[in-house]
Amino acid sequence: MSIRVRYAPSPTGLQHIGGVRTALFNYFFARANKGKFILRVEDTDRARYSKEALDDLFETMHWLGISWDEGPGVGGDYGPYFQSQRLHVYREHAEKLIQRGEAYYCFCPPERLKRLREEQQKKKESIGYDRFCRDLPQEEVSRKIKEQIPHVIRLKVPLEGETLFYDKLLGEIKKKNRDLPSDPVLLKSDGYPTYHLANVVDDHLMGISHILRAQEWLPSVPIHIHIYRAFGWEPPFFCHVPMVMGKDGQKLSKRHGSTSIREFREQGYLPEALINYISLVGWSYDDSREFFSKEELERLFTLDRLNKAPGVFDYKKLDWFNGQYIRMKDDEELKALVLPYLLKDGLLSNPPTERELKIVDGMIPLVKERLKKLSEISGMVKFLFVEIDQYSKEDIIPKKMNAETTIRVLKEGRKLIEEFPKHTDEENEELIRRKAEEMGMKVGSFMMPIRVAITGSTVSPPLLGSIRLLGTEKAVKRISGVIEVLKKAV
RNA sequence: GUCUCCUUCGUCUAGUGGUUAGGACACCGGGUUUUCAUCCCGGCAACAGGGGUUCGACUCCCCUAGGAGAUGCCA
Repeated sequence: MSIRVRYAPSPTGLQHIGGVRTALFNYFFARANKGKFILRVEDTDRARYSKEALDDLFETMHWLGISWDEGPGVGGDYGPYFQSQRLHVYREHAEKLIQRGEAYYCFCPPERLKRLREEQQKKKESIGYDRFCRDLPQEEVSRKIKEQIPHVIRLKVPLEGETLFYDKLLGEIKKKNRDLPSDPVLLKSDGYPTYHLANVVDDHLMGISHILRAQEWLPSVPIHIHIYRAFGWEPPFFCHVPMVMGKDGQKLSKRHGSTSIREFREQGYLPEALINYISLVGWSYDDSREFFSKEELERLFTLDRLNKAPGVFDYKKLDWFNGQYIRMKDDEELKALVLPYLLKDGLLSNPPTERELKIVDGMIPLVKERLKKLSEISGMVKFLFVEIDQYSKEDIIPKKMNAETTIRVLKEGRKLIEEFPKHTDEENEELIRRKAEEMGMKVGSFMMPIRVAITGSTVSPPLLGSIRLLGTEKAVKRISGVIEVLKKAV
């Protein structure tokens, strides 16, 4: 049997972790089984529709490198792949269900439904449609339609019996029909289908073999089963993957932190890190391996390695993965990745000058193993491009050192730095070591005031390399500046 | 409230009747180092509880508890 799966997002918000993981699982499942991966846009909610969300969908998929075999842009034999372009299909199918006695017209206005719900709430009854229009006389229905009274089409859900279906991950799931949402809407009054109708009709017409999606959809499966049955269709295989949660165990949402792929991208996460990490929430390969390229996942992904339990999204582990992937980049690649951030933060001219690019070349090896996210770059190397606007006195004078000795250290350091160009880095380091020893200090303590003078911070990339990139002249000037400040303070 | 699903270290997970319950992140120590980071070494830490089944249960069954999701003319 040929495998056809789909990712069917609704363009109502930015692509987020949960959705993309579903997309990834579908994509990997298709690739690993030589099947087809289809992208279908479920744009049937015209109130929440957003063009930005649609653009974001394509951008995100492109950035992650997930391509689809059928769908927007690439076409396919089962199009169109935007549900908004298939309205006639849904209407025809909805009407067919009415003819078969499996669905009915409902003329209840939204106000009535609202009132109904409020009453049910007050009386603590279970909430749901009271099937008011389910058995309207045929003449009344025809009359109301002729009068063009707004209406929807509802599914006639059996009142008795139970619905059973099989989930590849969860096994057999049973539900009493009386516990089902009562007679859900299939076709809205604006002529658009609801998710229930559209998804069933399209999955069938598009030959979808497996529905792979998050467990939040589980409760609506019995409804779908009834729709398939009403049409006389065979349902596809279901596989409901566990959801992605926030630290508090609730469904991951904005209040947990960044959730949209766009945000992660802007913060400087690498697509390979994101893909690798997301894939491991709810899925594993074995007891130890955890580094996977997208290409490897396209080969190795299997449904039977899915976990049933929901997984908490761990931002820290993502950071760790990202750091690992940054370190795997060669200098040229990392340079290209980091340049946009330097530009955006105004550290470079646009376009960058020859001199600036040389500094960037030189600093890449200095920052590579310090970066967790690309966006951290500017804070790390700012001192190479702009003057330091303010020194904190506590930083300049190390603990257990007074202003006088600090000035002495800075003067000795300045002397050595003036001679830097004459020696190699190794020789310079040796000279510094000797000088520190001579003054009875540890190398680290000796270098600290100099580090602060040069970089403006006690935390910085390696000093000698930094000084080389900054240039002796500027370095000496900064040290002299700090010495003056200290003298005044004494 | 009702229905459905879920339950191994703080987190992601391995484990499919017999293991000192393994790995990774985080955390805590230690080492390397020029600060930070990287890197290396070590440590902490789990089978939700109760009943069965069995010679033997993390593994199978039942119950309880806890968590989550769904209960829309949103998907």
